[in-house]
Amino acid sequence: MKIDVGGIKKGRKFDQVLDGAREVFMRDGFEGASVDDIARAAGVSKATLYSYFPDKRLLFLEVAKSECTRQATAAAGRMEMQGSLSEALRGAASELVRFFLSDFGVQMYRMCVAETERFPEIGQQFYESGPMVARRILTSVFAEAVRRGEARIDDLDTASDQFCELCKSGLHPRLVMGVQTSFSDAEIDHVVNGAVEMFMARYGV
Amino acid sequence: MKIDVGGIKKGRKFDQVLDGAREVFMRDGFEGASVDDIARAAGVSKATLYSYFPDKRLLFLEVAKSECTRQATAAAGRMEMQGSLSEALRGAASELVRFFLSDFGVQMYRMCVAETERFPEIGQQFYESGPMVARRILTSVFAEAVRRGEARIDDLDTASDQFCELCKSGLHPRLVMGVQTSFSDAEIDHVVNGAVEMFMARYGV
DNA sequence: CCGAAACTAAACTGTTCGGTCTATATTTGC
DNA sequence: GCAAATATAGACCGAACAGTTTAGTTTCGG
Repeated sequence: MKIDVGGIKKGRKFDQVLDGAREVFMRDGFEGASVDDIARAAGVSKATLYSYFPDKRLLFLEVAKSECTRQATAAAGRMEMQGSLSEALRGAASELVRFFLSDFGVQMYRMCVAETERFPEIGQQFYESGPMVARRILTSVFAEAVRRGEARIDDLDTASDQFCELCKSGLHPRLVMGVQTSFSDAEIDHVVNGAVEMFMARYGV
Repeated sequence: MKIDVGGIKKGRKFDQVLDGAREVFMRDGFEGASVDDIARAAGVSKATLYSYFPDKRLLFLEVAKSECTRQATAAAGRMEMQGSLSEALRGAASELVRFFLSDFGVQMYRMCVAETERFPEIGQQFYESGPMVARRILTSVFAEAVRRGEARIDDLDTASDQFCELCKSGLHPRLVMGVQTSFSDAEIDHVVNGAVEMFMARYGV
């Protein structure tokens, strides 16, 4: 039995299990995914799966955690923080909107919203590795802008919550409610522009 | 067999069934609710229930529809549309925030988000009888304000989407992700103020 | 090349649940 | 007061599914 760097027991098929689980959970959600399906998708027997994870819930939590941090750090890396405030805002808004409308973003959101009641850790973990990461990045951008005299912001946390929410406006609700399923670049730009203009009108100097 | 005004077949226990279904669906969600539970809560036999509704899905849809329109018209009735723009906005924001954070609002939202993929009508119906109603009310308020020269708004729909989203900022995500489960009046007022100020900064004259 | 650890397929258990059916009882209209 | 409509309890069916067990096979370090 090998021990990986993180101290978690691993056999040869550990990553296969995680990959298969991700595929099926992301496709079918938590309740919709059957353990047999996951084992099949992973190319692994059910017994092997259960040798790694004590139950379905924990497996799901592991998938959600690894995937969220992966996505969050990738998105964070794409954000540029140099340039004027409004340029930085444009970039951030564009990144945020596209994330909210991405397959991953909406699927994960769906699962968290659905399962948080019966399974509170999942929502809290998502919040921590998603919205909270965005908030930290945005507040630091805002703080810098304030320092340079480009903006006047009394409450940085509120400002970044507002900015995130503005990046959802219209499109995200329509997507999660199944009213609209695909979005043109023009629609996305419209939301991005709206968010930046509104933010600058309120907090810009 | 009586025929009610809407043309739907009714027996004596129709309303009981709907009430029981509402109670259980709102408590346990769609997947979580069992038909046996609903029949028990309704004080009705399963056979009777199935004589009114062909399956669980349709029963759920009926409950969602009736309840959404009930709530939407109630909330709409509480909104005052006279007074200055910022007064009207305050009232609307307060109503919206409280709805987003209400038991009904969050439970319904959860169910719709969770079930929209496997069951698209539910999300579309919720959107139509919830967000869409709010949008119609807000656009008419905004149009009036523009007419009176209190605001300059090029795109009324976008503006009302933005306003709705601002009313969720911070609190709603934290609630649906289980990070925070109750909110003080101060927190609510803070969001209401933030939304109104931001909106006025962007669109006020 | 041996033996322990890892893995496998598949049967099995126990439970939950949506939906049907039957045989009986109550209500209602006429 | 009688027949048709409506309701009842609860047994029943079949499917799905989480998780376990078993009995045998593969892999690999030493």
